[in-house]
Amino acid sequence: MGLFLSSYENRLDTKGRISVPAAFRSSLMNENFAGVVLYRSFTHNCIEGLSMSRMEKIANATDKMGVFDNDLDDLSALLFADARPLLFDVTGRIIIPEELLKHANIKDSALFVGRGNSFQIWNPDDFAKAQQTSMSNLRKMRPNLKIAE
Amino acid sequence: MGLFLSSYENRLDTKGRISVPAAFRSSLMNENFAGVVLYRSFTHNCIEGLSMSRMEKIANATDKMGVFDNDLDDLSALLFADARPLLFDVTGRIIIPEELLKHANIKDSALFVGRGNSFQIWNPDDFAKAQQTSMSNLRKMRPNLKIAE
DNA sequence: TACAAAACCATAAAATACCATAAAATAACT
DNA sequence: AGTTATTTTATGGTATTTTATGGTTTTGTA
Repeated sequence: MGLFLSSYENRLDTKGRISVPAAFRSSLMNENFAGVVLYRSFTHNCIEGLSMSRMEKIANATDKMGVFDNDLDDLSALLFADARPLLFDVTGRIIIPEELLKHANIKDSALFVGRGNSFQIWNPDDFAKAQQTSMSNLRKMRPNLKIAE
Repeated sequence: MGLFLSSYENRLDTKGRISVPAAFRSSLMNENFAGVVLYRSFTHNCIEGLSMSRMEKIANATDKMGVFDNDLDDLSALLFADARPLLFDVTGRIIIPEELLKHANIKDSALFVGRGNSFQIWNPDDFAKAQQTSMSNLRKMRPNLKIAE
């Protein structure tokens, strides 16, 4: 599965359509579903994005744990109810639902931000601010980030 | 098997008919059975919904666990006794039986809520409340809960 | 015949497919 | 390397299809 790397800013047209960056599309394409799954981030004012196949993995994982795990039950209640499957049109565009745009404060332009196995969609200005905050937090905390095996 | 994602609010007409969202229908359709299986949720005031093929999988699973697992036996007894198979009409509508509507407190409008491999049908107002509860549960109990991996 | 259930028909709104073009990126060729 | 040709990508506008919903007719049946 290809990674989501780098950032791309694209514009919304009058009908709300926006091109998903070509570099991301190739990681999202799938024999069953040519599109993307979006949901409102639980922690930031942005939109989370991932592939359908990753969503299926999550569904099957929750299936196994299932009825006996209340936390998981709450989480999947939120996640699956909010997750929107969005198909690409022929040129690779999607229409981001109104609610998600509102949550991320996106109007005429959006920033697709790579996050490895997933990505986020931000209001470009908001992202710049959030980046600054993260950076200064990191400096303060003298991080000793480890890369897991 | 397609996942049930996102939420769709539809209205009941004067004859009690309601459209199953098209996005859900495609996951429910099956060469043997063009419809859905509904039963009253054991844990919430809502209706549980799934495909016939998933119902068959549950039947096979209980078969294997079988005779020595009393809890499972009770559970599946309830499930199969309560489950109602409902065929779509030509436009994809069903009529939800009175008892199920009553259990979910549904009157003129119902919310179809994706749950991954299954879905639920809620009174829209009740669902909003339940969502808030889930969210505050999660924030309190598991601030670090991970979605995947 | 009366009644309920199912099949059938109609339509406005929403979603999606289709077509076209300019800008950007990549490849090909001096 | 620099210039030109080709492809890909982002973006814009229009046409077609699908969907949700309402109503009417037919069928089965009590």
